[in-house]
Amino acid sequence: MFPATIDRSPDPTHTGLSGVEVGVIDFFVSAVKVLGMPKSIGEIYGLLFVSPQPLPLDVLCQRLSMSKGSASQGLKLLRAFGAVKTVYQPGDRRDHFTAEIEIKRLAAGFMREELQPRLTQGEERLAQLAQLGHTLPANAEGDFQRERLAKLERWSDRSRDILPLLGSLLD
Amino acid sequence: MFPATIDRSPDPTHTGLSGVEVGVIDFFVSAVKVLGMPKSIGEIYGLLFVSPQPLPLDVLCQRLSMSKGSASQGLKLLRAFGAVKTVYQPGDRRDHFTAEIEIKRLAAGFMREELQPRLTQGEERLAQLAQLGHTLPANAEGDFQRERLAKLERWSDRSRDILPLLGSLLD
DNA sequence: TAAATCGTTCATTTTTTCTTGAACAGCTGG
DNA sequence: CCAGCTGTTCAAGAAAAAATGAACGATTTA
Repeated sequence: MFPATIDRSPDPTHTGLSGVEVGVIDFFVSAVKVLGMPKSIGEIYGLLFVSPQPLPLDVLCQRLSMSKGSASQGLKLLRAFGAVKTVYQPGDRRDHFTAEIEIKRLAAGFMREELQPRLTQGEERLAQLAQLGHTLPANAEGDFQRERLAKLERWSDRSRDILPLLGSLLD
Repeated sequence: MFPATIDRSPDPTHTGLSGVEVGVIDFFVSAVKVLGMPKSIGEIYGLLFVSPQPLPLDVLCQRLSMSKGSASQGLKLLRAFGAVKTVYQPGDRRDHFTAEIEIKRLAAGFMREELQPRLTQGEERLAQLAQLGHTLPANAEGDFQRERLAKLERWSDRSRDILPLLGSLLD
């Protein structure tokens, strides 16, 4: 998972990782897994989170022993979430990245990129289902299933209302 | 080769699935994927959700074309969540299952079985990290990292407070 | 009590997801 | 321009997760 060597040196340009760095990365790897994201995302965000300076792509690859492809894709996703910002470094062609640490923004990005699209997709499915519901026979099973479809729509409406409320909880 | 057969018969003992059944199952399969659970869980819950009668294990296997092992494990997990109840059917040796449809209970089960354990694990990791934090050097990088560790703990405390609030939103 | 039924477990296989690395397009400074 | 960086993409490979099905213990019933 991480390189076997744990380098306790404070030098930020070293290739190994200090104990604190490993610990923080480890923490974020578990956290992003809860959210259903790949480990590499947690590794990148974790390292940026403990790093005082913005880091460029190739440094992330070296220090995390990760391929350029993974790091590039991971950063792309993290930027889409607004979890990582690009910082201009004078005299360096490479893009440098820092972690966004306002939890409210992180949550907003996650809701916007992951939750909302799925919710919308679910609503579309339900709309189609409602059509089918009208074709159900007028017997006990038909009535039961129509009632269940109605319940599904109430759940869906409820979720739509709760998401924004969640955001306001994070102030 | 052949598309899955969609049987529009209302007969609840048939082996195929009606259009509405397929739609509802489909809905729940996507829903459980958002929560990071296997498809089989969504299939089982979905079918129980649209079924007026409690269904036994072997009927679930037949109608969902699913192995006995998957169905058994899926039901085990769903029962742990409190998402499925066992119902006694006179004159039938088999256990029969129905879907719990109170969203509040579903959410409570999910929080108890999935979220809380991970939160606790995260808190333990943080506690260990805090130890390491004390060994950091008294320079700029050390100060920065100590501050970040402190921020992580504030996030962790916050989550601990927010989870129960979430439950109360669902009344 | 033997045979049949029921449900669980777990090693194996299958499927899905993630990572890699090489090819490529765009810049940038020389 | 062009030679070398920089970052992206994507097909192929590796790793992780889920499904299968056979073996088993427990329970029933004939």
